[in-house]
Amino acid sequence: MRKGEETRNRILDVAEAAVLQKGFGGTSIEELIVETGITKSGFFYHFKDKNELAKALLNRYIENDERIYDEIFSRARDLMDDPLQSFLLGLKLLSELLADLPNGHPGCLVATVCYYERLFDREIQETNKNAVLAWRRRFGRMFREIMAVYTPREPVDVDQLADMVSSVLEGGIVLSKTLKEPNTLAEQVLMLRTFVRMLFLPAVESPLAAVRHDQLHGMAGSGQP
Amino acid sequence: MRKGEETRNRILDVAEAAVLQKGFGGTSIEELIVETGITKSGFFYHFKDKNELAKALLNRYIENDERIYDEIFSRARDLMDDPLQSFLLGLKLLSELLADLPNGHPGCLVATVCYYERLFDREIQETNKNAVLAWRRRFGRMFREIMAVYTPREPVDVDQLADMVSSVLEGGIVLSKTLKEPNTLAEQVLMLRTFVRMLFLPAVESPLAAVRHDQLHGMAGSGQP
DNA sequence: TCCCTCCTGTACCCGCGGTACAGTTTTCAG
DNA sequence: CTGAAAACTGTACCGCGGGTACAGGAGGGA
Repeated sequence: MRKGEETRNRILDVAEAAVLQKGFGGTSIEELIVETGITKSGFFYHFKDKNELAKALLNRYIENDERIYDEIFSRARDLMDDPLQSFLLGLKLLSELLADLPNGHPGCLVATVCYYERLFDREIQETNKNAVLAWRRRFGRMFREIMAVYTPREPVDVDQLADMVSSVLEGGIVLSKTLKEPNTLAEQVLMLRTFVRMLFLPAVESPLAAVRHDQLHGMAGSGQP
Repeated sequence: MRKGEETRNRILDVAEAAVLQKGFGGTSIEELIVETGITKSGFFYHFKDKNELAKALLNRYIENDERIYDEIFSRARDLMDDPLQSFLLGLKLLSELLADLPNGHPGCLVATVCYYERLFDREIQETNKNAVLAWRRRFGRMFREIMAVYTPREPVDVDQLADMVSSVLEGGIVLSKTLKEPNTLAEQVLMLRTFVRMLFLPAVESPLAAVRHDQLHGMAGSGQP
């Protein structure tokens, strides 16, 4: 019972790394069992086919992803009471986390599935769609809190603004992976941060705003020591 | 000679659509020859293996991609003399073009290759990397022209700003495809436009700026009739 | 006429996904 | 300690798809 879970997770670990590098079609079950140190029969004991492996992989990935966002933004919420400052800090923390990944971001399974859609069943595509919608709700909620306090400089749709966060992350991953420049993703997140800050913070004029600006600029610079 | 080129292009057309839907690993040569109405031998006459197909596919895709950007932004350049206004118009034209795609954006081959890297040779990965660098140079050049006239409200790195365009496009495609919402990609491009406008245009105060604001807002709404 | 391009047809190899099923070891509850 | 369920191993087999090898044929231009 306990042992089974552990083996299953080991398979998922190996499979996730392989799938993010080579896609689902490019990952053979053969190589998974070799690297996991299990037999073919053992593999099919845990997953009845590749589709079920994909399902488990995606669900685990999404859960983990959500957990990370929960942690980062709740930590930011604890440190800053203002919703805008808290969100900006969250983006800063996120960019630092991404910059600290030793080999860069390994890739997003949601994107992998997106570019593989036709080979999986409706359920997986639905799961994937829901993951993106969850991002939209998550960041949308944050932007609504911000907008309860701040008026955006330009009229923007909250959902579209929330999607912008997901876009920059997904796109930044693609750029970072393709260029093999781990920093690019972190920089893009900071660029997004600049966007959000500009959108909600008034033109730098008041002493308070000036202080805030220096403070944030200083933080942004401390990303890559 | 002429006939061979035509068949080759037909194969590439079929292959591109299939690969964007199912990835390289998920696309069988069998289905390509069936849909193209050619035999297996015929296929291997044109491409000695799948890697060479991928190479041809990617090169063709990138050329076409570059051509589209050339057209859009040179058209915008003809209509507007100011580099900023020209760039903003270009983004508007791009978002309209994307919104008019009947089934939404089919996907970007650069991203497909990025999520499939390990299965191709160095050359393809290099080509892919160069495509992203070309985007960086293209948009970087535009932003440099803009910065020769306008001072950004916040200090930004030109390359990172240029990458932001690529990020939002790549990320927007992933979101759009996953959600099966064709509009999402176009909206993200307009969101990026808002970012660029805010970054370079002074706070709305002058009558000119006010007019411009209304005008742009009206245009943004006309995207999906 | 001859050669070159552009294919078709046939036959075959192998790796991989997947099935089937019998047997073995490990784990843990009673 | 025992027994049953869980967690595997081993073996054998199927079909599909990528890829190779090669022989040959249609059509067109020099």
